Amino acid sequence: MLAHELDARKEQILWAVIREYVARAEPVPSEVVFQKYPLGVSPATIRSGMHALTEMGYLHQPHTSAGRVPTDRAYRLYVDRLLAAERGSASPEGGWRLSPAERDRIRRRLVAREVPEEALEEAVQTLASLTEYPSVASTPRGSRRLRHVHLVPLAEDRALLVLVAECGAAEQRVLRLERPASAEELEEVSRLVSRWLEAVAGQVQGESLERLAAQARSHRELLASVVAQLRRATAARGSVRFFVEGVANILKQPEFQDVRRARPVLAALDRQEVLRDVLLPAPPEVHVRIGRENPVDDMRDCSVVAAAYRVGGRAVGVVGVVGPTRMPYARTIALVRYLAQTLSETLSRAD
Amino acid sequence: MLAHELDARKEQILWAVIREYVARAEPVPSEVVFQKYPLGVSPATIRSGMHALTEMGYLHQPHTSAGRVPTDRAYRLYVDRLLAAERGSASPEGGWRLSPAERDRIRRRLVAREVPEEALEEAVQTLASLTEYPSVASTPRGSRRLRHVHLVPLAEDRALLVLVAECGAAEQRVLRLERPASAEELEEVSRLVSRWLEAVAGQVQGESLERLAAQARSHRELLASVVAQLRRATAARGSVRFFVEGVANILKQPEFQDVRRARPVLAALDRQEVLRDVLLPAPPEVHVRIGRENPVDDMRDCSVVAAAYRVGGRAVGVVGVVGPTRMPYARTIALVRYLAQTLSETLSRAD
DNA sequence: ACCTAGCACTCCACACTCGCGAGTGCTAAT
DNA sequence: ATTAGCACTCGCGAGTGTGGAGTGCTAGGT
Repeated sequence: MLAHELDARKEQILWAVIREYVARAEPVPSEVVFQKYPLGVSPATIRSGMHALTEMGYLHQPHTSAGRVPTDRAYRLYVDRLLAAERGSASPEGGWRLSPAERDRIRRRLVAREVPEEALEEAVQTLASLTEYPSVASTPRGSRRLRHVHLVPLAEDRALLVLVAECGAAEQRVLRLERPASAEELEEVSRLVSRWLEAVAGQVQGESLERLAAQARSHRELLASVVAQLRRATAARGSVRFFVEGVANILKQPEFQDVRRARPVLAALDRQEVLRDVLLPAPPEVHVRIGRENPVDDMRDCSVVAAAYRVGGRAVGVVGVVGPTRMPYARTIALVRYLAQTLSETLSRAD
Repeated sequence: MLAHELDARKEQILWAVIREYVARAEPVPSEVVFQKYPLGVSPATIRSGMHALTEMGYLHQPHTSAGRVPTDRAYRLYVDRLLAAERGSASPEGGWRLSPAERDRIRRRLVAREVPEEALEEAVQTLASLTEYPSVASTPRGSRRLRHVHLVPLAEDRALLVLVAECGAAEQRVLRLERPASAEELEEVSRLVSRWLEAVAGQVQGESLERLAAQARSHRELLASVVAQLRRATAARGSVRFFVEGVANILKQPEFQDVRRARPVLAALDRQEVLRDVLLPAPPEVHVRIGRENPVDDMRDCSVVAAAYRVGGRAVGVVGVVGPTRMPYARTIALVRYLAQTLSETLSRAD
């Protein structure tokens, strides 16, 4: 049942069936493999191999007189080989590279985006248009570090607290003031907090926050509510959001022509908490979840290809695509990986 | 062909067919109208009325032995009556009110949201869950007025320009510095710009910008790039974005069980520029676009119900839903209108 | 021992027919 | 003007038959 039980020929047949099925989206008969892939054996022999592969759980036969369809397990093996190949072994695809034109296109679309939200938006759009799959990116997970804090007067009893995180993402919180504060007062508190922020090198944490709150003399209440909001913001920054683009793309896929199949997937893509389960936590390298490997049952007919992006070397978020399990993995992996890498560069440059 | 050509009975029949069809999603036969709606006449008479309505273009008959389906024109008449009814005339539905429980639910979900983005996000989520249709909201169109500007040092050659608009929405732009600027310098320019902002009452416009740029003494280049970014930001703020939620809901509707019908709609909802055409410009009151009334052909099987929301009395954005033309208009209109109103209050309160 | 040609077998996909039921439109009676 | 009655049309689902696709097996060849 294990991978090494496959002899060379069975592997060849399996790769052929996978490639054909990815292209045709219909069960692959032995005859087609025979004609398109020079295995040097007759259809009958191919059939016997396919039979064996079926018994081993790598292929599925919808009905007696139908060709074969790869199973999740087949794709898993294939992807494992693909990834191993990049580290030296022989690859089922002989290695897959993006064309310079495509690399260039990706770079160009991302290069000018320095505000993280814009870069992410652009990234998912690019990915969606290149892969023709729904694409997703998570907002950078809080580098809890803050770069800057500023208070802006809003109304008599309200002020806006603008927070700028290390990665450049800005966030706003509204502060209710127990008693009206003058613009000067807000300005002064801003300076106070900024100085403290420098002192603690942006680390907003329990103890240092205490010290900030204690440090108050004249502006006790104001500082207290700033501290409270900082605390809340730091906690909330754990809660990532997701950018999603191109969900309608999934309806182009033949396997999702039936609305009953498509709807669970689209509904899942609408729900932030599901995206969280599906995309996070992601190992830093590109990773692939095939069919039932997904932790969410509604995604059992989908594969997710995702990769972490980094800011200043730290993996802070994820970009990826959601497509049918029948997917050109080599290309998709290359695209997602390159996009994640480019995005990392873009975001890190803003630092 | 005009509305007043419909005598009282034909109207009754038409309202009956519409109500039934909204509920059943299947062609409505005369027998059903007879049994459920006490018109005081026999099925045969109802049939003759339906026949007339069909010739007038208010009903459609899919095939000879089928019941009737309302046309866009029928819905249009119905909605016009509905809206007129609120100004006093007799209504086809006898007026439609949200239950206090629902009003309360809407209020509760919006009341605590003071940052515009959060409020809008919450608004579309609420609308999507109450209507079970895809829901959309536009970001507030630039009140071009700015409340606050601040420069934050990012790196040697970069600074972050944080803009806070009157409505409380914050925006960031990255500034490339031709030569490194100290934190103090940035601080000073921030003050300079803030003072100018107060002087012009937040109006970022051509001539006053010139004056700001001219006013530069020591920080000529820095101010120049700030002005450039302000100009760009002011222009860009004309470009609204849209929050979209619940797109998968459309697949619950029987008329969108066929992917070929559903896909154009979902694709349209994915495209910001299409949303712009469909939702903007919106008259300040709630408005309804039925089927082919939509300016986008992909939406010909949909109706859009939208209403403007206001900040400080000015209509600055739009919330609405996209559903099938077969829609409980009275309820949907009431929901959208109430939500827009509540949203307006929430956003205005932050002022 | 492995491969392959040939063939019987299975099962789907498609087309076709048929009859039923639904719902209408017409007509003649009130 | 309304209505009961009825003939008519049409869609739909069930049932049937056929062609073809693709397999699995087997016997013979290397």
